[in-house]
Amino acid sequence: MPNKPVVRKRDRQATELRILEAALSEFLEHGRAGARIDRIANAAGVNKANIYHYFGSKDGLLDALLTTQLQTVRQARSKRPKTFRDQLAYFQDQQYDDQAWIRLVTWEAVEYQSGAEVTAEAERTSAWDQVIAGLQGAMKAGHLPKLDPRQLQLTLVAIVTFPVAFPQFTRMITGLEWDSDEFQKQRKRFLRKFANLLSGD
Amino acid sequence: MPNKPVVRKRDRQATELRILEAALSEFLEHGRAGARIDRIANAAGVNKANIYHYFGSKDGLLDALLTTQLQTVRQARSKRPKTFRDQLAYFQDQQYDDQAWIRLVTWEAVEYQSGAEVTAEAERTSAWDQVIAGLQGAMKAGHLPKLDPRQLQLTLVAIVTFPVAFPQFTRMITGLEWDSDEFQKQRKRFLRKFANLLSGD
DNA sequence: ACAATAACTAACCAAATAGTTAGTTAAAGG
DNA sequence: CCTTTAACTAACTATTTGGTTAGTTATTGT
Repeated sequence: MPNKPVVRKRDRQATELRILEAALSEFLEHGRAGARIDRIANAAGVNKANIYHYFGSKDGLLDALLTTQLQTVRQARSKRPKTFRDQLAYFQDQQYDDQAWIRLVTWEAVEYQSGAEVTAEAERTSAWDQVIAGLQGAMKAGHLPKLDPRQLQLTLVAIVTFPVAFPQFTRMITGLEWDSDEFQKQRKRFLRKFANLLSGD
Repeated sequence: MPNKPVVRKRDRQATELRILEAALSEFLEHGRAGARIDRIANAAGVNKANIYHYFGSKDGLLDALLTTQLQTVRQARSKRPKTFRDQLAYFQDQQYDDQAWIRLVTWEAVEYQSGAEVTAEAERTSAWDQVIAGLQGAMKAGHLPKLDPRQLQLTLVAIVTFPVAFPQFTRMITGLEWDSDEFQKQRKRFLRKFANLLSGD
């Protein structure tokens, strides 16, 4: 039997939100090319034309999605610890909340034509600049060996992001799924030692 | 005017090769969902039905492509230096040749359903096991601090792969394109220092 | 109450796309 | 030669898909 359509109050904000939620899991799973507007409309319980009414096009929807997700991530990041030593461990814990974002930027890496700017690149760049300034401070204060701070930051992001972004490598190299308790435990221990080595401890 | 079809000798091997070459750049650029068989056929100068004749389906073609690429990579890797100290630098140099493979595994990371085995996972896993055994040897010989060798290997791969796999992060964090001479120079310097720090030098 | 606005919908369309079919023709073996 | 094999092709199909249209109905401001 056909499922009865849910009767709902007309409310643009609420509808947009439902669309964005559905779009998140669709784009997360299938990427830009693989995502299907019909599926999103169904999952959100919304007529497809409504999606075009609000977001204009598939790309428009993806763009809106990335923008809102970026805001979410930005908020979460505002609680980032200031000292270097805590950062690796913190990021490792944060991973789980970040998995959606990590997947989105992986799609971004692979679907944007090479060299093209990504969504909100300017803002994101200046956010990184701030983080790097923090690192530089720690170096001057002697809490950290003197290395090119940008290269170091790129390396830190690589270390925490990679196991989530490339789950197949995590599995092939460690024999564990990245989201298993065992892997998380091992990874945290390792990163603690690793950070100590770097700080020359 | 319509371009004249190239007259060619009938030769299955050569044709398959042309198809695989075209498929490589198509899948590299668009991934599984975004790749178009028609485009591949055109680029290879081959009738589409031929592709189905040889490879059965789009997925069959992708699978054949991954298998041959894996062989290529395996050959290149056989020249990997044995000592840890040279490995980071070596991989960094190797990057350029590896960029196709890195992009393919990025697509793999994002297009395979979570937890599903990837192409040739068993063989790839045992290849990693060998690399890890090498690391363990270096640790026992005291050339390297004692860390979980699998976690360390995952970290090393992360460090060299990430800047290529996520060019937008490389750009936002360092201000440089990953394939620029300037970035490569900076990265090599950084990695040398970084490796020294780890080796407790 | 009533007009204006816009949230919402069913049905539709043109283009694109993976895959097929029915055959043609070059090569290889005897 | 001549028969068999298989490399190769043009044309076709069924389906999927992003996007549109023409209209209906709930809501809101006056």
